[in-house]
Amino acid sequence: MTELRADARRNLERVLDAATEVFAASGPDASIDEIARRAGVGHGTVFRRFPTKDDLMYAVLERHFAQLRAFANEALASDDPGAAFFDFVRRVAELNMQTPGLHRCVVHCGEKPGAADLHVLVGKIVSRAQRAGAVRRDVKPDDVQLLVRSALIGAPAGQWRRYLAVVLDGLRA
Amino acid sequence: MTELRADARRNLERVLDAATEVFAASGPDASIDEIARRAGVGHGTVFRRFPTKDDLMYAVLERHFAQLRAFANEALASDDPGAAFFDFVRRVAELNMQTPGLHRCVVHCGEKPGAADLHVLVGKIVSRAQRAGAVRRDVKPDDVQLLVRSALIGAPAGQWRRYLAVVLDGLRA
DNA sequence: AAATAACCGGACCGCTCGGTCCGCTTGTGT
DNA sequence: ACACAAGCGGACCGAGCGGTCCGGTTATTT
Repeated sequence: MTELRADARRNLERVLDAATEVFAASGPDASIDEIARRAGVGHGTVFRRFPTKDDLMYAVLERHFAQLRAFANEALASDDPGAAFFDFVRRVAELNMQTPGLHRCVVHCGEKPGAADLHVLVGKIVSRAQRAGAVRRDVKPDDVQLLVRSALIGAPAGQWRRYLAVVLDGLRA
Repeated sequence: MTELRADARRNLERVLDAATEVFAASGPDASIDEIARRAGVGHGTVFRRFPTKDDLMYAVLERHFAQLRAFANEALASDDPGAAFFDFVRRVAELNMQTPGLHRCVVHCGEKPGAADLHVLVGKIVSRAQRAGAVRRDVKPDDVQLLVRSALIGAPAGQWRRYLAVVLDGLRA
C-alpha cells in the first residue's frame, strides 16, 4: 500500500521535477514559490512533503547522485582504467554543465545525502587509473572532483571543454 | 581643498576598511548593517557615501585591483618571462586566498571597475611567457585568470597549493 | 561665540524569502 | 451515495535585506 493518495503522489513528482529544473537553473537561491508555481501547486504543498527547503534540495540531489553512480559503475566495468577515468570525468562534466545550479546546491549542503557510496566508487576509478599509470599519484579522489567541478564553475559560456582539457592535462601522470 | 569634512573622511576610511574585511570574509552576500556595525557608524552613513551596495563593492575591489596591478608590474619588470608568470600567479593566489570572499565579489559585479588595464597587463605577462615557451599556446589571459580562480575557490581549507600546482602543470607548454 | 552647512544615526519603508496554519476540496472505502 | 480522512492552496507571519529620510549634532569659518 502506497501510504499516499493518488493525487498527492502525482503532485509530489511534479514538485520534484520542477525543483530539479529550477535548482539546476538557479542554484540553491531558487525560491520555493518559483518551484511551486512551476509545479502548478501552492507552496504550502511543497512544504508539506519537504518541511524544509534543504530537504527538498537533498531529494533533488539524491536523484542527481543516482545518475552519477550509474556513470561510475559503467566506468568500473571497463577494462581500460585510464580511458575509463577520463571518459567518466567527461561524462560527469557533460551532465553537470546541463545543470549548472546543482553544483552550488552540492556545495550549499555539505554532501549530506548518500554521497558516501558514490565517493567510494570514484575512489576506485581514480586509484585504478593511477595504478595503470594514467593519473598522477599525488591527487586523491576528492581532489579530482573538486578540481573538475571548479574548472566547470569558473568557465565562461562555451569554453568549459577547453578548461576541462587543461585540468585533465594537469592530472595526467 | 578636501571637499570633505575631517570626521567624514575618517568615517569613510573606516567604512572602506570594514567593508574590505567583511566582503573578504563573507563575499557579496555580506550585509551593509554588518559593515556599518564593524565600522562603528550607522548604516545611513555608509549609504551616503556609496548610494548602492554595489558602489561600495566597486570601491573595495578598486583597492584590490590596485594591489594586483602592482604585482603585475613587478612581473613585467622581470627578465625571465616564464618564471615571472608562475611567480605572478602564485602571488595572486596567495593574496586571493587571504580574502576568499573577494572572488565572489568580482564575479558578482562583472569586472565593472577599472579592470581593463589590469587585463592588459596580465595579457602581456601571459603572451611573454608563451613566446618564451613556458606556457601552452591555446590559452588566453582570461583563461588563466578563470582557471586559477576556480581552482582556488574549489579547494578545501589547506589544499589550495596542491590544486594550484595541478592547474599550473596543466598550463605548461 | 555665533552662524551655517556638512554630517550623523537610526527610525522607517517596501520587498522577498522560508515557514505555519486553517478552512475548503477531493479522493477513497463502504 | 455518503462520510471521513487525506490533501490542498493561499492568507499570514517574522526575519533580514537594501535603501530613504529627517531631526539632531558637530566641524568649520568669521
